[in-house]
Amino acid sequence: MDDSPQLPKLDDLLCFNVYALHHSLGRFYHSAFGDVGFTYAKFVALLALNESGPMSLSALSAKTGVEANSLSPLIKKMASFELVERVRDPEDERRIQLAILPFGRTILERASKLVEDNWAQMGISPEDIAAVTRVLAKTKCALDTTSPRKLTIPAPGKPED
Amino acid sequence: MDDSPQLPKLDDLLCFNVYALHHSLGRFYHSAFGDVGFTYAKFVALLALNESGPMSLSALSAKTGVEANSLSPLIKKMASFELVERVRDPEDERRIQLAILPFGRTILERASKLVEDNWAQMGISPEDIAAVTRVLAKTKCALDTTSPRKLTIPAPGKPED
DNA sequence: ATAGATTAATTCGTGTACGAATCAATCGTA
DNA sequence: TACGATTGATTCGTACACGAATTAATCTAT
Repeated sequence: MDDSPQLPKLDDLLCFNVYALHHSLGRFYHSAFGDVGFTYAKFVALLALNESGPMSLSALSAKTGVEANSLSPLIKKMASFELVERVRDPEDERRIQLAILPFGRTILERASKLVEDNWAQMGISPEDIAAVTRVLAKTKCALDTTSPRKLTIPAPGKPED
Repeated sequence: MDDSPQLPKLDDLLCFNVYALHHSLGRFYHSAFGDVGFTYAKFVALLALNESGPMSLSALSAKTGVEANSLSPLIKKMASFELVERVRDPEDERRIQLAILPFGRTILERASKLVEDNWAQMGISPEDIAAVTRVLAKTKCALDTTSPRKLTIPAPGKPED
């Protein structure tokens, strides 16, 4: 009898390829940035702040796709390194306003240059990158607006529901 | 004067789109699997073991792209749930042999069905998925065979090197 | 036969990620 | 004016990820 014919091949799964590439990117950027305590997550936060100007922590969360409770400690650490400035909004004291600092911009520019140089050698065409980026963004939107069905499992030894 | 014209736009970066999609996938699969203590990482491990048959932990690491030191505690936990079996290879006692167990195959089949059903509603065409998957795999290979240049930073207040 | 090199897995420490809960501030309604 | 609802940020606990170090087993060269 067939060996679970309906199960997909790992390498054919979009999710798995994103998952595996994300890990490779993590290792790659840790290798590039790790010696100076910099990370890709910090890079993304700086890029977003530099691109769009000062914004609240929740606006940065929306722009980067990272939950606010992950950004809060990350931004605190970045502030302690003088990469960014974080101040309470006097008009609404619930809100933290964030802005990139000159040192942060220096680090961002150096990191961006390094990333650009490294990627120039990868041999991935701009057309491929643009096409893939579009599908990834579309997929993310679809995911973010869908509530998945939940996995249920039978307890070992019990009849399945 | 221009505002850092050479810096890329966040949304145009392949890396950022992979990063952001990976997080959305994490939330999506946690929502689908989290109530029963299952995760996407476990799903990937089961899929790999089911697809390729019994293998060593380092072979599973190579197949999934996850470092062995992450797999070791993960597989131990999966073994404690009777999803997989882990035994020392009598021919080489450095090596752990892994195999999926019947309960693991049950969970895998249910999870795969659920994932397939959920994804059917995403509206991403099989052609798009195939094309994107190819570029992501190619990018991963390029990354894994490249040593990046390292970021260096000037200390605050010191002249740049 | 032995010792050094290499391999496979494990543990430790650290980083990022998120669901849930909590707290303070603001808003809207009665 | 007061109270409940909502919002924004923070903390906590847990999961996964990886570099480095460690341990045990195997291999290779002398």
